[in-house]
Amino acid sequence: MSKRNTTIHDIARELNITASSVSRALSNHPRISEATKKLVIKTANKLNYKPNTIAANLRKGTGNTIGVIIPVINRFFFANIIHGIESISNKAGYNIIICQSNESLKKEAESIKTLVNNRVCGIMISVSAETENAEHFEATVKSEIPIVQFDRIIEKFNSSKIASDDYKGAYNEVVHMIEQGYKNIAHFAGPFYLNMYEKRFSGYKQALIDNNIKFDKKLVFEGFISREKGIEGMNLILNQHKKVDALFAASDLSALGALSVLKEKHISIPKHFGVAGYVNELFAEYIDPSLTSTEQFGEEIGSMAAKVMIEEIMYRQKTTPRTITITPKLIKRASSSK
Amino acid sequence: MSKRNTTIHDIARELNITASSVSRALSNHPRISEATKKLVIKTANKLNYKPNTIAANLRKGTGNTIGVIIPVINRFFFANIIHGIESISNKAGYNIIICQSNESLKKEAESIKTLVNNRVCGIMISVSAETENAEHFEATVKSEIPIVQFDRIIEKFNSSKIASDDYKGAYNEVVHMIEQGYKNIAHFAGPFYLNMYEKRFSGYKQALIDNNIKFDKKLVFEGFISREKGIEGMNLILNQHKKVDALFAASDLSALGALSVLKEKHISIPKHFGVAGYVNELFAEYIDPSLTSTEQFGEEIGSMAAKVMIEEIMYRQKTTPRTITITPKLIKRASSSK
DNA sequence: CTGAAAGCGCTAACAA
DNA sequence: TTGTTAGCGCTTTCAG
Repeated sequence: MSKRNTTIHDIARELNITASSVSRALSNHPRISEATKKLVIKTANKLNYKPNTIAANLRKGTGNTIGVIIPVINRFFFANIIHGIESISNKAGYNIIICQSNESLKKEAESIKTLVNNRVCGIMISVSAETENAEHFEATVKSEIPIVQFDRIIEKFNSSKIASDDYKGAYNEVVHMIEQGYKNIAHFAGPFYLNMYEKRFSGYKQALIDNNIKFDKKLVFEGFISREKGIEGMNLILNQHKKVDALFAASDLSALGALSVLKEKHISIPKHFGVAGYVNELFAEYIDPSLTSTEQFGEEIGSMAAKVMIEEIMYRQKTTPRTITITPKLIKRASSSK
Repeated sequence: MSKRNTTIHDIARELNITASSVSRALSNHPRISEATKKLVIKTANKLNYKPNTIAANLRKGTGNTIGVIIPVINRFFFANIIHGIESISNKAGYNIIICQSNESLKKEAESIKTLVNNRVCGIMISVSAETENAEHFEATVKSEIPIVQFDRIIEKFNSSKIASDDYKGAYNEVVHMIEQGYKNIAHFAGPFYLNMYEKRFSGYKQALIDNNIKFDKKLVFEGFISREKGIEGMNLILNQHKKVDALFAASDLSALGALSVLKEKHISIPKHFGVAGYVNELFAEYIDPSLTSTEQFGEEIGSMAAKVMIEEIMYRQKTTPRTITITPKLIKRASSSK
């Protein structure tokens, strides 16, 4: 077995023609005779020729791979986004390189650097929880590599942005609960340094205000997104805020924790206490009672972001950053439907 | 803004030295003076130089990216595997390109081709449901690109293989049920053309035999892995096989369907009927009753596969294909624990 | 329609 | 320690 892949020159030599002719034949150039084209293709197969895409790209000054940076891949929401990104990119002829930041700013910055050095033709990013500004994006700006942000976004950085409308999603969910007759709705919020939790909170608050329900700061529990925190929070509510008759949790997991407490204490759901989560994790549909939640359409966020990315790659100069919000959908289930 | 990235030559020109000196300075070559090294690095920063990794790789005849092909990314098990692969690869300095076959042999073959053309230094693959042989792997063989198979494997193809031990996992789960006192255990199997379902079935069968329980072919339902099929199958069992007192499902989803039927008919679980699934989906822990299942350690499969891949890349000639099985773990929960 | 020649950005002998 | 030269595999002017 030869150590070396067969090249265009090998084919040329075999046929006593030049590399340029072979190149033309292989890339369906108009200025080439059918005869030699046939011949070239035949011997290419014979010699088991595999075009070297990256050499071609180097020469052409183009590329066919998109870099994607996400906090972590094995969370259902992100996996869905990647699925959307890959599907669209693949259809358009792009490969995707995936990097995980693991919620570390340092790793995120390193990933940007290696992607730039590998001359990806665009970078799609959902920033880590540690990331507060976009200084480390500068490398791409100077290299003129277009960036698209999705889901977790640095607002101040000027780029296209694709995200779920957390404000509206939360707003609708809380309105739904009010319509079901709940009067005192508590909120398990995420950490407010993550934009999306701030927005879900705002939606919650505004829904109350718009329906003449007094907003009570004491009923907002920041940083309650894990199952354990949900249990803790629900106990707090039952002990210290007896009037509360419903919960809007910014995460399905904390809603799940709350549900378990309510069931344990034999408080009937949804009759005496309503619960709703957010994100629509797989289990929301399967637990008992099934959990009202909000579907964010991760796959659609991914495919939309990829479409924008590809456009920016193709028409870089003429393109101006866009902000697209994907409207989430309220999924009404047993936990909140009287 | 310049259309062109700054290169080694730009730095050289600026400093009135040659490109090779710059190259040496940048790559910490021993034969270069500290003075010029400092100077080079300084002006590199000044000119905002970004090394072109792929040009370097082309020249060196090496690469730093690994191709990964999976059926689909937004399934928890696969997402976990990818997570493991990315973590290990990244640590070792490799990027990963991800392709989804979407269970299509055609797309799988195309992906292999583009990965080969992009001169990845190795390919990791979990084959599509349509894939029955490894003819389309040939391209890589001839190009001497090492392959590692994981999870869904073509046995006949000679390569390293990393997978979960489905036989043992199923065996242990069924033994557990027998120990709990169940005597007539039915089995919802997956389609047998997928190797892993065949193995889970074998494990089930052998566990019965080893415990002097007569194996009854009629209690095996092939292709029952969806939730709907689980409901259908459970109804069949209750109507036609009254003696059956337990179910080993090869998928958590069909187990879930079965559970819902049992609950609806007020058959007490686990007292009068035991249920166990497989895969340990996220919801298994959260539903009521919680579902006994088997954890496959996707992340570990991924990281192990990546380690093997990287070794094969580094010591290609001297390496001989390995087969590694990751031992799954029985997770006993309420649905089967009397 | 085909060939000759140059070069994408980098590295690595070989010389000096 | 630095420079010269060649070339990784490909495309693309410019001639012919």
